[in-house]
Amino acid sequence: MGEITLEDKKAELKEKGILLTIQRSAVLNFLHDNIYHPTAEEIYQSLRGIYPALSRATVYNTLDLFKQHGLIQEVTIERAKAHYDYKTEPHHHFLCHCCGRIYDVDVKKVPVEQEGRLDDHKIDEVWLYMRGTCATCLQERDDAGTP
Amino acid sequence: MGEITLEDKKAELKEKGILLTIQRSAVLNFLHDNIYHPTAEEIYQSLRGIYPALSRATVYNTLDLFKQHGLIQEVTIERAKAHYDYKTEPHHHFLCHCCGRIYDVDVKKVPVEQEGRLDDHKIDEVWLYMRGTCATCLQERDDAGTP
DNA sequence: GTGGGTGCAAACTGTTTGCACATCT
DNA sequence: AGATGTGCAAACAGTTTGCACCCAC
Repeated sequence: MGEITLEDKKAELKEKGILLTIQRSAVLNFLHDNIYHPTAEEIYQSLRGIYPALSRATVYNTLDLFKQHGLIQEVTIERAKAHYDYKTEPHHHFLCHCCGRIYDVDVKKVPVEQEGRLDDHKIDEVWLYMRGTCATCLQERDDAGTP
Repeated sequence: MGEITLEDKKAELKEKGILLTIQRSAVLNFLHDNIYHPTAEEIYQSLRGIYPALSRATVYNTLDLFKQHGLIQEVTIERAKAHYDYKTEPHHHFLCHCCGRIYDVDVKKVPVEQEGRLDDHKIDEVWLYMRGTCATCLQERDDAGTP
């Protein structure tokens, strides 16, 4: 239902003649299972437990490959660190200053017209990034504030 | 008219007891005069011509200080590199893939409600980043395409 | 003279690259 | 065998940090 399945994505790779190696499969599975927008380093650290020989370069290569083919998207809500998102359907992102978590925001809640032209520039991508304090952190702060 | 002047910003520093050194003044003037969203390195390279003893650390310190006090804003439309924006009034940004230029986009052209709450998260900042090909690059491409 | 500001160099983080080895067909 | 993918280590870019020196109050 709208969501592109893991099998769809794997099939797409096969179709394009791209080998689905153990490492690539592991990265894609990881992103599918961990939709909290992990960084390359987090992916590497987690998978290293299962595949001790895995190298950072392979993780970076793989993420690049998937991004090139539109299987995943790179979220640059934090400067310096890239986060990776299994979900490629249009949506927005919210970063909590407090806990660092990144939340998805439904595109219907902040309808930004993704028009093709603006000021005569051709628009290919539109990214809406929000930052603040997330509901969980606000709650924790409240709990701590009422002794 | 809406625009905060250089003098306003300098007065604000003075008010807060922050010394307006030669270096700080140079950085603020540079951002005022070069509204194309320069990077720290670009600022450093340009000012080094005038102040050969200037150090990168001072440029970074100064940019941080100004950002802390809301005199400028950091634009993170490119991963890895921070751009700095003299204009702190709400507006959006467009990055041209082709020439790397960053354009301001009037907030009225893409009205994004900067509401205080969304999904129970407290929203402090809203950034809309667009990427594509700018009018100038499209024009140049057209000109080249019609021999 | 003292406290904030500056400059230098080294450290650090995230990412990229070059190259030898391994793997799949 | 040939092409493609992997792992390692070194390189790289942008930024941050520690510390000695300097200068304005």
